[in-house]
Amino acid sequence: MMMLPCCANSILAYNNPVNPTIELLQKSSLFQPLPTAALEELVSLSRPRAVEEGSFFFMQGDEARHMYVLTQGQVKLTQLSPDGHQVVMRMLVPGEMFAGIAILSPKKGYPVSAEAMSDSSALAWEGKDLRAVADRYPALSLSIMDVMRAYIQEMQSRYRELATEQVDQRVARALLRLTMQVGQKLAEGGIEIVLSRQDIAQMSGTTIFTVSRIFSKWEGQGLIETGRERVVIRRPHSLVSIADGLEK
Amino acid sequence: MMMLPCCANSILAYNNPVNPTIELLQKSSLFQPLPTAALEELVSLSRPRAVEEGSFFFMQGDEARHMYVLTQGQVKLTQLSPDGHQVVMRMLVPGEMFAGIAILSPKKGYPVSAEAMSDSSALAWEGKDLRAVADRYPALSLSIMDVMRAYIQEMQSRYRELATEQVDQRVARALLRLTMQVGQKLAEGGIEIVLSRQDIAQMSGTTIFTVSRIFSKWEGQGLIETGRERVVIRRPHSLVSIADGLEK
DNA sequence: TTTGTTATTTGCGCCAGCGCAAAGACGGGA
DNA sequence: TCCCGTCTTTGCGCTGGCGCAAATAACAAA
Repeated sequence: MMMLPCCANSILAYNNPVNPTIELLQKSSLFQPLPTAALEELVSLSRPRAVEEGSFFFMQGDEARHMYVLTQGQVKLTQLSPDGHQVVMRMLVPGEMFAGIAILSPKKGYPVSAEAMSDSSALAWEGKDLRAVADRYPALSLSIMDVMRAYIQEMQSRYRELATEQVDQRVARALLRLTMQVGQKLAEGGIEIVLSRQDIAQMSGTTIFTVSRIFSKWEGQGLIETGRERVVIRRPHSLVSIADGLEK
Repeated sequence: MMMLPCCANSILAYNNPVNPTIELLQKSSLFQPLPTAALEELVSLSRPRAVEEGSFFFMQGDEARHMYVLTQGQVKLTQLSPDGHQVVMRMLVPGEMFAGIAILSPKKGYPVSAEAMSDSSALAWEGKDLRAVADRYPALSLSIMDVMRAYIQEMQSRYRELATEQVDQRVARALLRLTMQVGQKLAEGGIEIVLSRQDIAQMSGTTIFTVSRIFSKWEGQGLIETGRERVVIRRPHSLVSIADGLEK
């Protein structure tokens, strides 16, 4: 009890390297509605974890012991089917929560793997600590539920799109989502997305070949520029109208 | 404050028609971990709502004011895209929660519509009442999160399947899921599912025509029997091996 | 610079599954 | 019992997009 505020305060007072973390958490929509006391307690209960590019925070099937909030880098959540097919469920950027499932019983394994796309850091919490905080600050549960809600809605939309739309539309949508999530504004204009064709295919339910062909077409039309593991969106507006099925 | 236990007790004491409802809630995995006091309070805060076949508990886009637990009948959650394509997200049977999103701000609309497939009844709660109970009984939040978790996992799997598997597999999986969810054991053996080809197509990301062709094939092999808005599963085991891609 | 590795493109062939249309089956209501 | 609307089946033609294979490009390490 005594340790927690003390530790959190010292972090605030001495402005040590963990301090930016608190700011990040405060900005993160996940913790935004929480009172400062709860936030400090959460920070004190967290353990930082660094994972280098290509390694995993956890693998699909592992016991779901920890919840994370990404503080640095970029993470990809993927699911692998028994027959070896992989799909990308989500890309994460700093401030986002993942593995929220860990607040529940760890009996269930993680349903996805979390791979670092670049050297990444995250804060990790144990399920029991989260439950303890949530007991006293119901807003924490509500926040986590809101993250889950948003994710459910995204998955429902993606499911519907996959079920009813053409490949061009789905690829356009994937690019637009990625623009929001992991897009980098370039000085010379345009938005850069650093991902392989493979990843984009696995996000839109198609193959690397089809993505490549579509990109070639769009590049010819000046819609995008392409490079190795890289796309630059030049005319997002045109992508929107493709996504909406207005043109092709 | 006084009203609540009183009202709940009277329900228990007089054994009026609402009583079986409490039993249903207790059995429902949603409320199972809650203390009896919380359960009674929840019952007292709930309002029953009946919806006849073909009508809707709510439509996609409506303000998400209520959470429901189905007490009778069968409900279909669907999502409609701007261009008029519909997909079926889920079938619900008594004891299941839906629209859990309502515990959060009602600003967001429901992302799906909830249509009664047969005359149905449900208990409804207002978001603010749920939040009030959840403040005092954190287990309620955890329960709702667990329902959301299960749903997320189902959607992730279905997404992966849709992205990577053949139509036969997906239809087999849809039938197996439906067997669990809404299947009725028949006296003469077999499990009956009462749904149109259309519904099954919209659950497996294909067309009514393809479902019809697949059903004809399987009926020829003695796997299933078909009828108007009806399928009887004769050899679930064979469906499993089709779903797993072992045979076709 | 060279060499090896990995990512990407593109031609080519093919087929799973879509979509239409017409016919047939079923069931409810009068 | 008949009629009508809805659901289902099936033949037919077609094409979107898959999958292979080979060529090419981009990067990394030595």
